[in-house]
Amino acid sequence: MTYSHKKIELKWQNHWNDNKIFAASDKSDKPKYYILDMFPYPSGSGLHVGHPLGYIATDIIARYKRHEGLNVLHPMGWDAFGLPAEQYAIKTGTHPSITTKENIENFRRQIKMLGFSYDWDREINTTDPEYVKWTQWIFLQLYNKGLAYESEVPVNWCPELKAVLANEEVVNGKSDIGGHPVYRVPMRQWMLKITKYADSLLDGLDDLDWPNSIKELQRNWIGRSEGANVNFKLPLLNESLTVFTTRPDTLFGATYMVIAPEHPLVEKLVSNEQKSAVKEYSEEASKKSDLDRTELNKQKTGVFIGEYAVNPVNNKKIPIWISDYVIMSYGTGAIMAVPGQDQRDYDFAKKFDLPIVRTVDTPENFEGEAYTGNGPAINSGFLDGLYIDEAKNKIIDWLEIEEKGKRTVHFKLRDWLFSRQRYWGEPIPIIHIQNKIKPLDEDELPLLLPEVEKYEPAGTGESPLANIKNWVEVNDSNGNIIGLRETNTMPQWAGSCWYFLRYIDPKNSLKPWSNDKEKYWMPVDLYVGGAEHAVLHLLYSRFWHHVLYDLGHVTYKEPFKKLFNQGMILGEDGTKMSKSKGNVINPDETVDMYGADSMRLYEMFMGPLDKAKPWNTKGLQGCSRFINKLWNIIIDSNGLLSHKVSIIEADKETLKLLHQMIKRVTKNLDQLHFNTCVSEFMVFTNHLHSLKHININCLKSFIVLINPFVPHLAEELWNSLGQTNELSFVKWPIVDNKYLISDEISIAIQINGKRRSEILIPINISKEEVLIRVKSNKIIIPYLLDVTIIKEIYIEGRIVNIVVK
RNA sequence: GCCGGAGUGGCGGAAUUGGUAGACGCGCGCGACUCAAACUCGCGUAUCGAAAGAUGUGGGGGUUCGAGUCCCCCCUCCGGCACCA
Repeated sequence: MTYSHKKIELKWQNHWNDNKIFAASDKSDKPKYYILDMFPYPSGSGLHVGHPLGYIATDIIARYKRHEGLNVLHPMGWDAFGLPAEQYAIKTGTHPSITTKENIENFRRQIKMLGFSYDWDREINTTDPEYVKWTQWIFLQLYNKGLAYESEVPVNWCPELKAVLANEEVVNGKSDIGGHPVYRVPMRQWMLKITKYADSLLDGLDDLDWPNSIKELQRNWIGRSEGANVNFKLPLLNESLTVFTTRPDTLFGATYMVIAPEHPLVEKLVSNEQKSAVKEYSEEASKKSDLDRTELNKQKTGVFIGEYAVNPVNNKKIPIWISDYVIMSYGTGAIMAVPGQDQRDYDFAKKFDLPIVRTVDTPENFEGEAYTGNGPAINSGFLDGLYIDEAKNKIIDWLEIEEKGKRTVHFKLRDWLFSRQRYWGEPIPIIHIQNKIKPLDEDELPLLLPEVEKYEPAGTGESPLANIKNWVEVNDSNGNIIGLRETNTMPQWAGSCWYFLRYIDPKNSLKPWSNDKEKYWMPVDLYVGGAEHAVLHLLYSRFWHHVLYDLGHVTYKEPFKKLFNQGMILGEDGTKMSKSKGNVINPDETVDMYGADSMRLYEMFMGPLDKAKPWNTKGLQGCSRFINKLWNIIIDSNGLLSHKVSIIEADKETLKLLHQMIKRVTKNLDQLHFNTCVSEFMVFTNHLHSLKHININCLKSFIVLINPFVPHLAEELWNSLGQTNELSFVKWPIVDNKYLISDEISIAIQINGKRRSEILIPINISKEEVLIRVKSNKIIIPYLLDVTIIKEIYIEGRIVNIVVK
């Protein structure tokens, strides 16, 4: 009888659902296993087949861990604040909460149809008032610890989106979403002091079981660099110009200085003759978007400001220039230029004919311009002869003694711009009372969004909330206005910064989570999601978690012990799936036609989880064939258990293959190598197909092995065998090595490393005996005539290599 | 430019971590079933060659009895960062 995926899949999904098979117990003697998916933003277009790839993988591991006897927490929820719902609201007037609700329902339906073993009682939604309450509560913890502050900062203003974007949301001077131009405009914003945690975030990476690439990405993003701040006296002003340098050893070669056009000292230092030139240049620079600044990086530009600074090591007066190759937001916004040792400075010096002094001796054959390699110091007074590291230490010591500078560490990481001028986000729980800031009390939370008529932000860049007078104005009991609410909302990252903590105690109305439960479930044992969140979500949530750790709200510093990034599923044409290309594969159709199990199996079979790979419907059909084949081996044409299945003992070969499969599948699952597990199932199924009798115990073990991958099929087969115990908790089969050993083994014979033949030998015979057999092998004999044997190598059970001359 | 990763049949990909390269699936070819097709089943399928054999894991060198795997140089592709001082 053909396998009816529709009927069978629905049947078992109902069984799991109705009996709450996958509810995680907060009180259990079993060891815990917390396996987490990056929860989705429920978009209007629903899932395509690439989205659930990671969910399939985690579901397989979740089910596998249950078979291994662990108490598994495997939750799902919705990251439901976000721009698309708001854009839609602007266009149609539909409240984002309505769109969001519809989208969530569609996503939930799609995810459920794949038969995942989530504990749906723990489902969360970041827009839920109960959830918003605790997101705001965490914000207040940050605020009270001095990690949230207001600042007038040049922000990335995108007129098209009418929103201010975080640096991370701007790519090459354009908005990450939509690709619209972005400009620098000063605006009052809320910032989070993530820079205070730079070292903590950097150090925490070391012990994490994360892909190396992601750790490196985060390290680069944090961008720690060691060096010194050096003070250059300004004769004009009786103050100093401080620069940050990682090469204080080259100080004798600093022949000029460059400061950012926005640097506050520009105005004080500029000479009368240069005033107009400097002003013109500064204005040009401020108009440039980040895109322009990077595009123009080929030619150096700049203007002399007409004033000098004094090099602290030799008291020489050196000119100060402004140039946009120095940016205000890194270091001190000023550099000492060492053209002999820095290519950028070299280019600038050449262009404007400034002096170049080498301070590191170049190798004999050196032909380049600036020399950045190591070598003994020259032209550097008391540093001469020292190599870079020694020279650095010596000069820093000298600077510190002379009080002309000090050892300093700088980070690329900047504070996190945390406010958005948007409606559909968590309101920031702050009241402004006459230039003072008053955070809400905990019992005033959640501060919910008011109803608005227009979702369009005010043209000034203020959030639409600014127009809702009776929400913005906070009155006392007499109706007097005592303050104004903050109208900025939080960015979408806020909700995802801590959702994994809420899953462990999703219904707690007194606290965001109970400490006992947090201690039991955290940290997340395995976190699977796309690599696109490498620096944003993963850095932000680590930051919040570090803060919560310092405040004593969580037990472990790092939230995600092991991280894995699934790759992308490309369209059949090998390019990224997109509506515009028309190569999107819809999971609804796929599941309807082939069933959830086929789709699960195929996505795992396609290739390594972390690689990008193209979809191929033929490949999916192959997996569907496999499921039918296995079904037809076990179930006869009347829909009954095949007469082949019996208690007749399995032959040696079958037992060997079975245990080999158990061994390999277990190992491969531990390494998240799902594709090779599927191969193993196919090999074993091909073997079953050739058998006259199938031992029921072997079959039972096999069904447990395939259950994580194709749970509906497995449940139905399990049921067909007359099993009444809950398959999901049946013990994972154990390898018995005695079945893996056969009496005979095939080994290869090489002559001079070239494979010439192979022979079957009894296991455990000596090297001498093997060689006797090898040398009497018909194919080998001719190779040994008229030659001298130099060496005979025997690797037990693998290979014989005879080296001849 | 810098950081990270990858290059294996017609395609997706395996390879016990230095030991028989190409498992498994797709595709393709031949055959069986069928009036026919689909499904299903059987056999075959790295390349060249009639065969013996030779060649073969991006290219070039090296270490080794033996290299897809280790070392050096180079090329290509993907991801990230990019005047970060």
